[in-house]
Amino acid sequence: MNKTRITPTLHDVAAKAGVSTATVSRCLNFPDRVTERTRNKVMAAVKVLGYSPNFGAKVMAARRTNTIGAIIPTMENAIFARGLQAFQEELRQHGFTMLVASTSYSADIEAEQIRALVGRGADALLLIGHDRDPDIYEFLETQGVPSLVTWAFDPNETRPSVGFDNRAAMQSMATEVLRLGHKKVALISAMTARNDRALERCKGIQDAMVLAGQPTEDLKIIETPYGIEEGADAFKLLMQAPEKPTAVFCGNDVLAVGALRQARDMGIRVPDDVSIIGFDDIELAQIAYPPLTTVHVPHREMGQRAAIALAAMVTDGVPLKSIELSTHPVFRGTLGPVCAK
Amino acid sequence: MNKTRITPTLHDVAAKAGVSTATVSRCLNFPDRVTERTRNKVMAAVKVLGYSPNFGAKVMAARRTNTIGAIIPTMENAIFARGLQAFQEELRQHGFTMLVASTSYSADIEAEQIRALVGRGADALLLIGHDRDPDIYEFLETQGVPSLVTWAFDPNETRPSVGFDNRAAMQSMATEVLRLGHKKVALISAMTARNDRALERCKGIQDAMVLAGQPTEDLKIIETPYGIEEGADAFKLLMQAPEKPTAVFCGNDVLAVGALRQARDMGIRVPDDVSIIGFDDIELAQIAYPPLTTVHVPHREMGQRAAIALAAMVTDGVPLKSIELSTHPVFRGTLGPVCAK
DNA sequence: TTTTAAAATGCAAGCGTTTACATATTCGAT
DNA sequence: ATCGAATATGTAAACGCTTGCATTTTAAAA
Repeated sequence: MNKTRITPTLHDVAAKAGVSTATVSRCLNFPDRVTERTRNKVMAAVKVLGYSPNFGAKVMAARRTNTIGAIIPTMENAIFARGLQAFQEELRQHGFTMLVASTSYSADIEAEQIRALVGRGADALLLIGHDRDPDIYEFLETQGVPSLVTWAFDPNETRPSVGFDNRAAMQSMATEVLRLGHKKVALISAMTARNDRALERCKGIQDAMVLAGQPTEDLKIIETPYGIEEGADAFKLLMQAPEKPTAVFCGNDVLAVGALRQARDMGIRVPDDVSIIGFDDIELAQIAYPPLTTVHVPHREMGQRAAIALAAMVTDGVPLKSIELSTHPVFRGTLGPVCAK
Repeated sequence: MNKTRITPTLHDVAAKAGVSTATVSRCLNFPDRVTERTRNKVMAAVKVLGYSPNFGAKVMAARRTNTIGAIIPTMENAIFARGLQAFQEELRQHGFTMLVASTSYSADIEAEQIRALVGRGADALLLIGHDRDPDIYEFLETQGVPSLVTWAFDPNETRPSVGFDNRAAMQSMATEVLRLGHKKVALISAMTARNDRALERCKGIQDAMVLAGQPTEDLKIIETPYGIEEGADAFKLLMQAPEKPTAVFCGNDVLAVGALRQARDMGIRVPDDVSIIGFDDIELAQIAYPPLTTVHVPHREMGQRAAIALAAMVTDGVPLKSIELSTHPVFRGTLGPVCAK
């Protein structure tokens, strides 16, 4: 019997150690269910043979992959990076591996990626935002794959999420801005189709306006895809209009930073001529000049909490519960009072 | 026979369609090896049952995971994000999924992550930089997992890489800087232990100095971990010394941007009092104020080429070949001539 | 010692695919 | 119609592991 096998299997280890495959398996997975003597023998064999378990076989037999998928709009910009990094680190502590896929902000690609990750046996999924085709949720349901939404917390949603209330967060910032006397305000928003986060942020501003007794029609909105350049272009458009705003909200820091650059290029002083407000408080915000006034989001905590919840769910069946995280406006250099020209 | 199975299997589909499992399998994997009639029947059954193949079983039977692992120092900052995004997008085109793991710049964690990814059945690995414990390469070898190094291209290395020559890239930038008359130069470097990229960049500056007839001892070096704050701190140290440099190189843009912020905080004018030079040309570089002079690296192309090479290797056994990408200095606002105080 | 419960180990049945190989079907040429 | 080659389909054996259950060993109690 000339075994020309390349990589050793459980069998080989078992044979070498003079025990059964079951024992080797237990020894590897539940070391304390095995005598020390046996364990030593087995471990020695494992070492000698250079054995390492076959993932596929393991998955199939255990019906678990210990993999959790995360589907984000993009890795390219910093917005999700920090939260994701924390998510991964925490997951790792619990013995899980993270699988990331990105959608480039396309609902279709997202659906595809979700299927792909489920197909790869992800034990659970981390999703950004609530708003997606019901079919997707149904699919997840029938496949028995639990999912957790993050980057959003909506009191009205039943589905579990670990995140923050985008609307309330933006409202509290907007309230401060309006208090400074800004009447002509604009918003450079991310695309709101299938993006509840963007939509909620927009509503938050309107909420604040209503509260301040200002007609919401005064809010001029430009929707644009994600990116620094896009933010710059939108800002240009805004400032070329006859009625220039005195404060420009941006759906996120990346857009804001683009707007800021454009202001510089156009010779518009910030915050003297116009205030610019971001959202997220990513590193960019502090580096920008002037440093960006923005809404701070606890990205790392969010990632970490999501990981803990998901791990508990998969490992011990602990049902997913929603967790609301708090945000707060941080005032830096780009926000100022309205100044009479 | 009351099948209370949650998810349908190949068997169920086969039964429903009235064919064998083999046919279903072929139908799914090689649609053209099956009659149209049969295919329709099968596809219908697949649809009705909501079948989706079991990853583990597939892996085990096919001995391939179609997964390629990428191990990077960190996701948190933008340096690797762009390249990784491109890597993933390209991989996807070829039917592969990317698995990311991050090491927090720790060699130990890297080793662990490599083992973890191999354990999960990664068909190949993407690694950053050449410099790591030979044991790791040996491990990869015995496991038969091909690996490709990126973010570096070293003419002296035999292992395949898709990247750029860090040393030459930095040298060409340094040459320009020296030409501007800078004599007192400093470098805020990333930690060079097990980081050939950092080390090579450092050497590149020294090369330029030698060529310019300047003693390399004139280069004052501070090594610091990765981060904006770290860059700021290092810069502070440098500028508090009796002999202040007139030009400060930074191992990467993140450090540079930290230095830049610190300069602003200290009231040091850039580039009038001191020039600051980055490396990578990430988005941050354009947003910084003044915009950062830095070395442009074709991150997206790098990720893309790496993906293509790896996919070809795994799919068709095309041996990995090294590819050198070119970089170039980009001059923006933070570099100026030495100015007599 | 003997008895008994608990702990350790072994046995063997899956887990859901893929893929040689065997068998059946189709179709064009005779 | 008949035959053969080509094409389509079916059969069944892996693939390497986990785990419920049966069996053996160990250790504590009597």
